[in-house]
Amino acid sequence: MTQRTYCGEFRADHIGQSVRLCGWVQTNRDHGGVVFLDVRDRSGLVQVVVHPDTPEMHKLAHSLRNQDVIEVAGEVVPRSPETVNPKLDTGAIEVKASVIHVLNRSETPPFQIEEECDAGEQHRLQYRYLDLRRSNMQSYMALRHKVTHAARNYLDEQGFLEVETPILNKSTPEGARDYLVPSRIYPGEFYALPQSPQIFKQLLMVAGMDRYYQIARCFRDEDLRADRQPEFTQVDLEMSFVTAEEVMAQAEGLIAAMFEAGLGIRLNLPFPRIAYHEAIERFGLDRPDMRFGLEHVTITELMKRVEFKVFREPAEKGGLVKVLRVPGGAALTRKQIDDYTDFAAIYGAKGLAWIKVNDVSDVPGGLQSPIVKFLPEDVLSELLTTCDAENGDLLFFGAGDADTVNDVLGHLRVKLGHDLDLIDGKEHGFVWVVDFPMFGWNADEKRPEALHHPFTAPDPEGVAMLESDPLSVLSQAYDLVWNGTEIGGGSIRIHDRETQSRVFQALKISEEEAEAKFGFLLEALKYGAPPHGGLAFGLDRVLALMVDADSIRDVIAFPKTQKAADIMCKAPSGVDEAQLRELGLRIRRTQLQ
RNA sequence: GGAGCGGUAGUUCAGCUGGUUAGAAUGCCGGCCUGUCACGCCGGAGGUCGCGGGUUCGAGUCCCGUCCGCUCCGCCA
Repeated sequence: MTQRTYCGEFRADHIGQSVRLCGWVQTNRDHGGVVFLDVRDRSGLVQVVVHPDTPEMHKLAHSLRNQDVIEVAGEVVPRSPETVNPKLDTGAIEVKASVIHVLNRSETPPFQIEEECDAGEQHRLQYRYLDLRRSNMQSYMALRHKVTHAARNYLDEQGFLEVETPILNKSTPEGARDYLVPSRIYPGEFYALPQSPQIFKQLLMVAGMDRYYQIARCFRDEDLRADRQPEFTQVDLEMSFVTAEEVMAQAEGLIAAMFEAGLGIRLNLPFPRIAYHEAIERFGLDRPDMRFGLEHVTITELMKRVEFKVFREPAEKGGLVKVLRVPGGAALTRKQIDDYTDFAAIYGAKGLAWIKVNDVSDVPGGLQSPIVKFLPEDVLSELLTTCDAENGDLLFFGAGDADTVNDVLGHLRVKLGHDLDLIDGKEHGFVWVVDFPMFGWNADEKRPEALHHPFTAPDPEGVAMLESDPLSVLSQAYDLVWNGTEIGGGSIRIHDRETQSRVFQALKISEEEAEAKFGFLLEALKYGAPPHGGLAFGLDRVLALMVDADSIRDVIAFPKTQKAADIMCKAPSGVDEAQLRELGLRIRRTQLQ
């Protein structure tokens, strides 16, 4: 029998060959006896023409329906140019069928299986196997394969070993909520699914593996977002005897290899670096989108001179006052400004003060704003100079505690960047954010908490202040940000027991608690742990951004819904009483209301 | 835990301020057509308006509750 040929592989030099192809019927046009079938397999679409050689064959061809599975043997023929529609991917070649076998009939699919998806998310997920049959989903899965394959190749060439780490782990209720798995052999005890292979990859460094990587599945039982699934995949790596610079360089090579394979793009290396405090000051967020300006201007000092309480109080009481200058923003309508005010409220802003700059040379007459009357002329003039205001600009103000102001104006900046179309789609805004603080302040529990994780090494220059002023200590952590999205992060780790103890102390984690949670890691650090560090990329996010998908669901074969359910399999689900008994578990029905 | 949007034919949606028999497109079924490709033409079937309650002479439409999907805040070391 003729060798099987894939639909998308047909080329002009196949003309005259006999072929066999298998695929799904996409459309069936019976044009008065000649039946035209569009047949699709994973590689593409081809038109099969069935001439009415025998009544039986015509009847069979005529009966074929959407998504029936067929095998066709026939001859590749050219199509007359005037019948070729260049907009369709059925191409200039068709197969003249001599034999058709029906391998399987299909019921009418619940939605159209086409490149452009008109089905709702719910139906796509319920019939995911049909959704995945669509050509763009096929291409997403192919991209995922290509990119992970490139990552493996690159890391293999660089001398990394892929080592698998356990899925059933010890629960460490630090960080995200764990997914728990009850133990049958130890009733009442639980395993936890890994939030990341963090501790194991550090142990692999202690074990002398030197260079480790893993395409690792991670699990976090937290609420979902478009870019957050309960299980997701990291490209995870760790290296011994390295500096942060060396890890970042290796990560850049990896990302470049993934981009070359996935998109055919050569990235310019190295990526720029920005310090965390600078990112916050200029952009308000620790994941700045560097593709456009709209930078923040801090005016805290200036606002100490005004009576206007809304600005003066934060300025004097340790808060922050910032302004975001929007070129041409004076053209915004009152309605649009109100919408931005609502947007700001999402992030905790109590209001959004603004000034329209109609004429910079006329202060205050050339300024249009509800707050101008509260600000003295000299302050207004200095304000306009400080932020380089020009005619037609709009100034948005944020005043309050620093975190809220940065968050509000940070997100507002990103939204304005999109709304005003300031982003050049061709540019790739990669940037490393470095010099993170070791700790943030947990106001609820009144203690410092790790900004990255508690194994992150402090910057050598600040290590002496771990006890005296922990919040001022910087860490050796680094995040890679692409177009305003964090796609990866890592750090140099602590490799000596003493520093680790001091960090735990700073975090107010007691010796006993540390011992109970991470005792095995602390123990391992005693036995000649090499200096080491690493990083992990969020593979799903990288892929989603590569294909400009709205959600990482599109690059995951079988994702969960926002309520962490699989509506196809109907998971999660109840289990037999017998299963529960075996595990020593009883469900408290009163808790399920 | 909170905010918002959505749920009407197999599917994607329309249905204004409550008012007679709930529409369109597409898909599906039947017929016609010898080169179609968003084929075309003719005909047909197809709806517990997510679910429960309330207001009303009357509810797809208003109110309350609830379930499901999506987006966001909190959360995600």
